[in-house]
Amino acid sequence: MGLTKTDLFTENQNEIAMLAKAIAHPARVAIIEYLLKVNACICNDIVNELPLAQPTISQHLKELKNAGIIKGNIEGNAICYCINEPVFSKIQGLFQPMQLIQNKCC
Amino acid sequence: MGLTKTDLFTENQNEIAMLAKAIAHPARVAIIEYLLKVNACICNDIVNELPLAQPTISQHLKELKNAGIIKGNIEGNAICYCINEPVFSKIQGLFQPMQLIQNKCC
DNA sequence: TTTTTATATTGCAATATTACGATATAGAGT
DNA sequence: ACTCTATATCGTAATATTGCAATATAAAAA
Repeated sequence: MGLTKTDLFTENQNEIAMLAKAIAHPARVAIIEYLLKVNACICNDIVNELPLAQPTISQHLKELKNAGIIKGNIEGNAICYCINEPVFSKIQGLFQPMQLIQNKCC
Repeated sequence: MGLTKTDLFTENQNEIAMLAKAIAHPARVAIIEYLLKVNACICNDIVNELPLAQPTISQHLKELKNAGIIKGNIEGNAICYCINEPVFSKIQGLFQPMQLIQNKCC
């Protein structure tokens, strides 16, 4: 198979999984960290920043964009990527509602 | 290929990606939520709780255990799974250090 | 000791992800 | 128009993930 049965889970569970998946690669973590650090929209400095080929980075950027974590604006012949604040905030608070009261064993 | 080049990234970036990957499936999100809800170690109630076959759930539990998010204690012929508090807390705070000061564009 | 219950492992098919060379596209500069 | 720069897409190979039937294991119950 290899096909996740999304219809068997709640919308919330699928959303958490989807956002986590977008972050589940060190290159994408690096891209997010870089965009946060430079605090501005960065075009293809990312290609020079990361030790991966340009098509690979373009692919990772696409996945982050699909997840809504970043957004990109066309700026001349370059593209200006930056963090999409609302979604990033949502990620930061993703596990806050989950509270472990107390473990009865282990 | 299909092989993530972990050696090209920092230990921290790889750890974030690894933890995110463990959460990047709705069934595993559901397992975590269930373990938090019942607030106790639950054995194979999870198999009855989730609409997936027993081997599939066993596999997901293994991945969560490998990531350190849950732990399991043998209790008779059953196994008692529960949230591994320190790692779960780490996940909750994973993105807190990342701060978006201000977007200069977009 | 046989059976039942709980869980793990194996093996396999379907699908997804990762990475990148080659190539396409499109605006900017000349 | 031509070239350069920035980015996306295509195609493809290698590998990983998902899901489950079949089977193994091991303690509990009968």
